[in-house]
Amino acid sequence: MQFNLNKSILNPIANLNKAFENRSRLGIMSVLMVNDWIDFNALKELLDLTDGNLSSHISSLEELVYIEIKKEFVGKKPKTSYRATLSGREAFNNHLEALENLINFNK
Amino acid sequence: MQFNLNKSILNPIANLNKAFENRSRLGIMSVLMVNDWIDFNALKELLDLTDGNLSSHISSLEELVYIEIKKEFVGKKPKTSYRATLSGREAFNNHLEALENLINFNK
DNA sequence: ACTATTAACTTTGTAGTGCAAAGTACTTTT
DNA sequence: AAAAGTACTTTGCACTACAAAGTTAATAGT
Repeated sequence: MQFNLNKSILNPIANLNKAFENRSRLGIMSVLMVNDWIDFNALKELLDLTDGNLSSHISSLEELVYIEIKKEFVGKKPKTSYRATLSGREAFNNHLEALENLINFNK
Repeated sequence: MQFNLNKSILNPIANLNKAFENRSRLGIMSVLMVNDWIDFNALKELLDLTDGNLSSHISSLEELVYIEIKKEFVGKKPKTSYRATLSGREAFNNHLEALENLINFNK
């Protein structure tokens, strides 16, 4: 009985991805899951984040190769856009699945 | 359109409870939702946490009055047990609801 | 009897994370 | 040509997470 409970709660928790524990990163990935390329300012407004905050979360997701970055000039202004990589999508889907299992465990 | 997307992703994220972002605290609350009193060692084994780690997460949940603590002696050994408070249960249910909304947003 | 060892936690020290303020490298306005 | 704005990135500091070490008391070995 204790062992059963153990297995059932331990798995969904262990399958959570540390990269997505932070709410900003959760939001970034959520937005990137339903959009193709999206730029810095759009993301910033969608998620209501400060510049520095968004930038650092983006960097950490980039280091994990969960998102990719495209830098270009539109007119004379720089424009940086992001999209989820395949492995980012997979990782995020796994995380959502683990969350779903956790929610189901709780009801 | 941008505003719609904004509202739809911003709300579930904003409704996430910072206290439950950490996986250990998620686990502690999950276990406490389906048990009445549960003691330190049971919790530790269920969640596969070290003593110090569990102790500090317990303390933070206690400070928020999301869990309550009972200390007693069983035979000659101390035994500390925990259970979720009403406000802890409410807060956790709200968090789960926000997670559910986030998951639904992503599909 | 006195020194381990075990049990049940708690506290501490350190590495890591999260955030906004400040910084950079321009472009645009006045 | 100085000031203000844009699009970010870096920095500095406060907070968090973790396990190692510490605490307190019981029990076991010698």
